[in-house]
Amino acid sequence: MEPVLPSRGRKGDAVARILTAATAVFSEAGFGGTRVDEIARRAGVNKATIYYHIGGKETLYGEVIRSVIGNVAEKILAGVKEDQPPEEKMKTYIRSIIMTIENNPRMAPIMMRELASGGAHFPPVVGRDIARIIGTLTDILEEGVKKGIFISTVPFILHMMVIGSLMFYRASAPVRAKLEWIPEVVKQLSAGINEEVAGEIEKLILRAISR
Amino acid sequence: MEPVLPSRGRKGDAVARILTAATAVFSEAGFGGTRVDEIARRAGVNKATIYYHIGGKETLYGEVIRSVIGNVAEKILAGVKEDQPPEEKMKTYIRSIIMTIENNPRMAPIMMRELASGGAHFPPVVGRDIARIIGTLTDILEEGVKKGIFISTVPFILHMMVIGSLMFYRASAPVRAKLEWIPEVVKQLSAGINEEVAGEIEKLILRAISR
DNA sequence: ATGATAACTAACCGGTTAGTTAAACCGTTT
DNA sequence: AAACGGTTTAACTAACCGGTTAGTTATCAT
Repeated sequence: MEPVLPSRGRKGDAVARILTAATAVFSEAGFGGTRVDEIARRAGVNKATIYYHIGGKETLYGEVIRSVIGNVAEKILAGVKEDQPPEEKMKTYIRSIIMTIENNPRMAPIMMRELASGGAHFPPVVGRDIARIIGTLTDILEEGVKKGIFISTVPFILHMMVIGSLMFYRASAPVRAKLEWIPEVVKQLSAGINEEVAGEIEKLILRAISR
Repeated sequence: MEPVLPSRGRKGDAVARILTAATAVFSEAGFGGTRVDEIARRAGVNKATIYYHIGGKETLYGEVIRSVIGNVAEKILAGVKEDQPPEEKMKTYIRSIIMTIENNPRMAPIMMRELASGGAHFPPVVGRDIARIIGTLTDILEEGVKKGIFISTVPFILHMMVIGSLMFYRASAPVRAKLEWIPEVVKQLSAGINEEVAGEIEKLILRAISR
């Protein structure tokens, strides 16, 4: 019994286009502000096609959440090699989070809104991901403490510090660009997390925990 | 949905009740997810009363934003006295932000959602507030650098670090409590920013910038 | 070709929601 | 006590929006 070929799609995969459009609209307007018709319009697809392939608005949102903040632990922890010194592991952890956020510009707004609503739509995998990341961070810190190069601190607070700094920096870009009265120096900061910003945050975090 | 008693005391506080209810609903559900009828129900007021006193949903939201994140600079910078050493000023700045967030539990979700949507509803005063805060922070840092106790860094990034850490910590409380798989140690952290957490963040930030 | 099936669409449906209206309410003034 | 005006309300409406349906088109196996 060979698997059924799903490649029956004619003009490009509708499901992929729907998910892309949905990710964009949800990240811009939030769940409540999103209109299914708008997603259909941007995907170039009839609204009924969304219901045919995926399901209702809620299901669609769940899929978007899963694709955007599901299985992030894998990506973030992939680079942390066992034979590195803790300081290097720490740098890798920070840089991996930066890469994840930069490769996924839709992630910051979605994550922030989800957090604001108490993670009402977080799939189970998110909990496990957080657990894995905190676990690894705890190991790195412990190893550093044992080797006398890190101070002892609360891993979760440090994690919130890294994630929070980066997401707030990233998400504040449109505000920085738009608002009057903002100092010129601030306006000139890059929208994305470029090497200068990344290096600065990495430096500050490492200084915070280094002996 | 339990019925809300009319609480027909004095009529003057209708506006206050409306604003309180609106702040709650907007912070829980976001702009798109908020129903004006729900605000009216919680305020114990007929919907038309909202339109009579304040105006439409958009105007009401604007008022909420203004009351929640308008004129925060005053509160945050009030304690920073000119005759303190820069390290003390820095501590005051951090503690003031913590107090502001803790005294307004609705602030974190609203702020995060606003940031997620590019600050579409930020009133002009927010820009000026940010400018004032960044300005003062820049002064504190410069003074510290001059006295040889702080390293040179980008004030805005540091500000994002403080705000981001605190807001993420605060906003993640419901998620921490709810999700499975989250380490027990993390679950036991207090929902609010208590003295232990505040002290830890203050310590980390000061370590990050101290020579 | 032909029938079966998957993919897609235009048009529609009914509950919901922001916003309106006209009348009622009530303390104050005359 | 009647007129008055700011305030509140029940009832209403028009538009919106998530979801459905009936029907069409494309693809494939035989």
